[in-house]
Amino acid sequence: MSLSHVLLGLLARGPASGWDLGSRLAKDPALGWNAELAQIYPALRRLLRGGFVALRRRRSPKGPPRREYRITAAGRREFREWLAEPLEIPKPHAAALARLAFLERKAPENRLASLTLYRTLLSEELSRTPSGTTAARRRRRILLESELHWADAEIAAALSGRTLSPEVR
Amino acid sequence: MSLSHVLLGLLARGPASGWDLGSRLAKDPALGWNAELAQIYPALRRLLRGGFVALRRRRSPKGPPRREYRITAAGRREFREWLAEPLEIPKPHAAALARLAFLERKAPENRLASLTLYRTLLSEELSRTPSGTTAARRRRRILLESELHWADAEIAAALSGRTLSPEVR
DNA sequence: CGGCGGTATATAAAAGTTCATATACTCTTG
DNA sequence: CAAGAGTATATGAACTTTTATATACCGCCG
Repeated sequence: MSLSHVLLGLLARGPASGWDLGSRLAKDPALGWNAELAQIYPALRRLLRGGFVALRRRRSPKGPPRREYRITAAGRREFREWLAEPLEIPKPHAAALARLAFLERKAPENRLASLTLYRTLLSEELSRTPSGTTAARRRRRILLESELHWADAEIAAALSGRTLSPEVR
Repeated sequence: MSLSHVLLGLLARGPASGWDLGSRLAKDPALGWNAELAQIYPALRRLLRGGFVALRRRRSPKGPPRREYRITAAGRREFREWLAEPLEIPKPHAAALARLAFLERKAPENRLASLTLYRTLLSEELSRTPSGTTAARRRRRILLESELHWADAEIAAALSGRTLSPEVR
């Protein structure tokens, strides 16, 4: 499972609580993995049982006591092994892409509306994405920029088709 | 669940067996969803129980009798409703991206090797991806091209760092 | 004619994910 | 001081996905 390994990778930077890890995953899409807290807590337990992390309880300035996890030597080893596995082109698994695949099934005006909304989301996401200091962040930014160009091109095409048709009629 | 809806979308183009649907999903990454047969068969059963598809058994020229599914009126309705839901920026969920996020954790020579392998995969995938006739296919191609550029830039950076260091030493 | 590869379906078990819900503490604001 | 927002942990139930395994038919090659 990748979630555990991503958690180990983050913990290798320093101790953190489940909450911290959840916020980091949510905040940084360049990490390539998203997970809910309800998934992270059991994952940390498994890592603890496996001896890949160690637990220390600490009082929190806010909220209930924090459970801070630190990576162990075994954890680092496990992470390094996972990291060494070869990269593969990801197979897509996203509702938005599936909907996009059936864009042409929509009436032209809905198609345009969907594209316009998606374009807005892309540009918001892009403005939330600072120019990267790591390869993964640079990758994320470049891809968002390209996708924005693509959306603009599709919108332009949809619009020209639309302004054309009244004349054709 | 999106898998069912993608299956409905494909069935809207004409009747198909589970096997057919599986091959199409595997062949066309622009569909935005990947699934194993072991997932598709139960999904088709659920759709059948829900009355979203109808089943007809037919002899196959090869292998056991085919179970061909056709979409029903209820299925089309369900698909259209799903399609109308707003698009969202996908949250990444891919082992390769997670590994990429920790690229800088690798020794420079491993980093270069990973990038080079990934670059090869990208270029193979790109050559397998024909210029698209649909928005989703065009998107897929554009993104692969951009990612290839990114990989080249990262490789160049890694190389220059590498050729520099012997001189620095 | 025996085995291999491709077509085709299927299921069980295990693992992972999502959704809803619950608890509890602290600080700020009205 | 009550209510709400943010921090923080946790779990059960339902559902989905992955992995492994099994079956069966056909044509082709050696």
